[in-house]
Amino acid sequence: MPANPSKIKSNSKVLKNPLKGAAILRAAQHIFAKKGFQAATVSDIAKKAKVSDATIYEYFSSKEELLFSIPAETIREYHEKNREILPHIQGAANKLRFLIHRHLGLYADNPDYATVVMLTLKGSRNFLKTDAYKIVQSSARNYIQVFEEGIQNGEFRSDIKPYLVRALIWGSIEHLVTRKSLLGKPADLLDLADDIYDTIFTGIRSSKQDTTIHVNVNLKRTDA
Amino acid sequence: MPANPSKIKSNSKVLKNPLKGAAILRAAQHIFAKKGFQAATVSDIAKKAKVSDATIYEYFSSKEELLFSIPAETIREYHEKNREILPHIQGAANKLRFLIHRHLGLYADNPDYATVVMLTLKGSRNFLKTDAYKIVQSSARNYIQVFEEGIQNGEFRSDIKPYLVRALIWGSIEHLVTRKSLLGKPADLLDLADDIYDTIFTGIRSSKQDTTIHVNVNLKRTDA
Amino acid sequence: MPANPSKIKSNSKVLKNPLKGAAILRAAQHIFAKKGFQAATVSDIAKKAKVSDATIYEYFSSKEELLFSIPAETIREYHEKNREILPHIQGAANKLRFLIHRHLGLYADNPDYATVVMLTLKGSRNFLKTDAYKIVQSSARNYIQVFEEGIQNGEFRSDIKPYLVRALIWGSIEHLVTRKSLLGKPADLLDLADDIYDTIFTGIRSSKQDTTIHVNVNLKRTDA
Amino acid sequence: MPANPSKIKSNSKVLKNPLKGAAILRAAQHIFAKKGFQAATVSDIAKKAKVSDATIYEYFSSKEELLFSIPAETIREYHEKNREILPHIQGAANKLRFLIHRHLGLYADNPDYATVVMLTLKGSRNFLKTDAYKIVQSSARNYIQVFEEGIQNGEFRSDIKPYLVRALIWGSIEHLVTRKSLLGKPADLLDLADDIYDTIFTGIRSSKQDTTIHVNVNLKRTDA
DNA sequence: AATGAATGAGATTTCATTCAT
DNA sequence: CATGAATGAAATCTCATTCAT
Repeated sequence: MPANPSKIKSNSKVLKNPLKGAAILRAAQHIFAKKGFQAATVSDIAKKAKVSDATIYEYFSSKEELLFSIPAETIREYHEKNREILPHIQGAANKLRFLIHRHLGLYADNPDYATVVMLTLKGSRNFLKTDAYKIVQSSARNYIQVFEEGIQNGEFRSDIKPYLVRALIWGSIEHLVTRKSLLGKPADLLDLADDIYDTIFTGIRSSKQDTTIHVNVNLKRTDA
Repeated sequence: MPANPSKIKSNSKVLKNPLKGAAILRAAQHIFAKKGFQAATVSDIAKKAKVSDATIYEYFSSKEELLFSIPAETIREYHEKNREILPHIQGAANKLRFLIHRHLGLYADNPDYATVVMLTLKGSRNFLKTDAYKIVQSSARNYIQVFEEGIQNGEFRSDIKPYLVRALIWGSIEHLVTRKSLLGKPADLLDLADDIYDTIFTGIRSSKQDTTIHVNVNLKRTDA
Repeated sequence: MPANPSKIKSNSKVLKNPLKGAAILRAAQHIFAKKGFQAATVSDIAKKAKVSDATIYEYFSSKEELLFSIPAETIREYHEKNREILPHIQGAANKLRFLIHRHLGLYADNPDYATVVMLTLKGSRNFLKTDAYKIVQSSARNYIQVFEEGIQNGEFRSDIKPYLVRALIWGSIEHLVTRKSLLGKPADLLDLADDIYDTIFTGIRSSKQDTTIHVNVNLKRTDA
Repeated sequence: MPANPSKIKSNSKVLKNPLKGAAILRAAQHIFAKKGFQAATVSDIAKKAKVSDATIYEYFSSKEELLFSIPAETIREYHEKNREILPHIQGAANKLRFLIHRHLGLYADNPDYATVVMLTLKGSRNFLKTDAYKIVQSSARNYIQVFEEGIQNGEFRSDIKPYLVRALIWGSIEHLVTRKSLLGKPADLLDLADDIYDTIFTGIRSSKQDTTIHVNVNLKRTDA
């Protein structure tokens, strides 16, 4: 994948040496995570990527574009994989659990990425104009679709507010990831995925199902 | 109230003209909200506050200290009022509703403040070293206390995870406020307070209020 | 004596409180010696003198005038005492010894003063326009007069070059005082006065006088 | 020769374009001589050197480093040439005359250099930490060695104090060069070299060279 | 394609100095 | 007389960015 899918003044000569482009992005992610956008210098990144400053401008038209290019690839892969797998998961509740795991896992697995996104990109107005942000939005729609599916098939209560519930999930994930970036706690982010799911699910499941399931489960257990 | 309660290298000559200090802070809040920290210049702020650039440095030792001084007063007042009122509210659920309203209201009522906090301060590592941040932490403890109260008096389920639930609330509020700052939507943030409360409450209230369903759950336990 | 006899834009309201003026000067001398002119701030001096910044400007019209006022009093006293005593000293050689002792003693006794003069004033073009500098020049003439007296009365060789010899003395004294200011060595500057005198005297005394000493030496040698 | 041999935080990227580095140094020497260190601005120097302000910082890490880099090259060449020639000069007296000529000549030939050294560098404490200053110290040792040689081979009296005599020479040279820088007099500095030498030599030469006269004198005195 | 070298463009910050009280 | 408060006026230095090679 090309290094630079960003919107803002994209380089015409996009392809070049994709490996070098990726190396620069990796270096940038690391440096931005460590120092923040302003404190990081293009030279820092160039040194880390073992290229010259000028070379960075062969691949990215500006320092900001370099920043905005960081999530592009990651987000795209993330989103595609979600799109691919979701249809194979049965039930809205299971889909929701999957989404939460994936969402939190994305950050848990890429701490530098998480730090850049939470501490730098989230505060950037220009990022909203980015292609990467469009994918973020698509991704957000997945949640809504799952909620709608759950409501329709009776897994979720009909009176839940999808946008609100998504805000709860999304917000709590970002809250926790931000804490992790800033304070280093908790040690294992991914552990929280089930807690989030459970708490949310308790709040949104429809009463009927709730009962049934539990009854079933209890019975099974009792049998065993 | 003094202009500068911040930690990092506070000016000894704090008081001077508190009104001018406050005017500078107000101007800074406005400018930072509009342009962000980096793009805002000290001159911008000085012009808006109708003082000279140098005067700003009589009140705040650096541009960053000026930034960190913005939440100090607001947060302190907010926290004190919470502390004052909370004891007079009956029941954990009512207290929680109050906290959420206050929390979201803080941002809804001060859009510039909200923007500075969400887009700039949240991403700043140095802000964590600030006195203002200490108050934020105190404030966060209020939530936990309310959850514990609710668990003890049976209003909330005993298996809820206070830190997680707080993350859901806190995270969703910040998520929504950030959206408002960046996208301008929704028109009225405060409307969401009850939605958040209701959704959360549904998820955490104790079964008694829920009767039927939870009976089953209790049975599970009894079986085991 | 008033605090400010300097040329450059002297304050009309000279007298005021001479004690405070002197305190300011003393503080300035100390601070300038410690930090140098540029690094020293008017605030530093004000703090040390226990007055406000503004008060300093009641006594001295500028930071530079304050600097130039430092030597004024000291030099004047020094010069007057020289003028007073010199006539009572017999012989040019004795007078010369006296001048050298006084000259070196001036700095040895006032290390801060020495430091300010050697490290700061000597490099200042504007100092040359100062009244204090005029006294320095007068003082320099003393040397010339002594040499002339010595030449005339046969104590010194008639082919010595007064200006050159003065340069040797003056230069060596300043060289040594500067070293003391910068490197702290030697421990006791005043010890060197006789060495300077002896060495110079050996070079400039007239042959007649020269003899005595050498007789002794020769004899000793012969004996040995 | 590289532009930057100074100690204090030397630029790693030293070489670049040595000619440009030298041009900057030349410009700096000129401007510093004309205006003094503080009054001279980096822009002044950049303009004179026909480079941008920023380019100066590519070659020198700070304005002060630029100042301290001025003597480096000059001093090094001066010292090396001395070291090279001294061994080929017969006798301590001749060597001393050579050193004095060279020493005074160094300043006489480079008026800007002289002014910078005398008015600015001599008062700078930080200059003492410089590599260039180390060479100055080496150079100072040459004098001592010459005196020791002269004492040993009988050219100079055995009771002279090398460090004192050096102070006389060094001090008088700097005194005279400083006067030249500040007052413009005398027209030709180098003329004074022989005067200094003669006067010093008269004071330090051994009596043997003086013999005859002294013998006569001795006899007279003995008679008396 | 890669880069060494050069620079344009400012912004923060510092202080000496002023002046009304 | 003393000073608290305010500010005008710069200057250093930093970097992102460009461009010729």
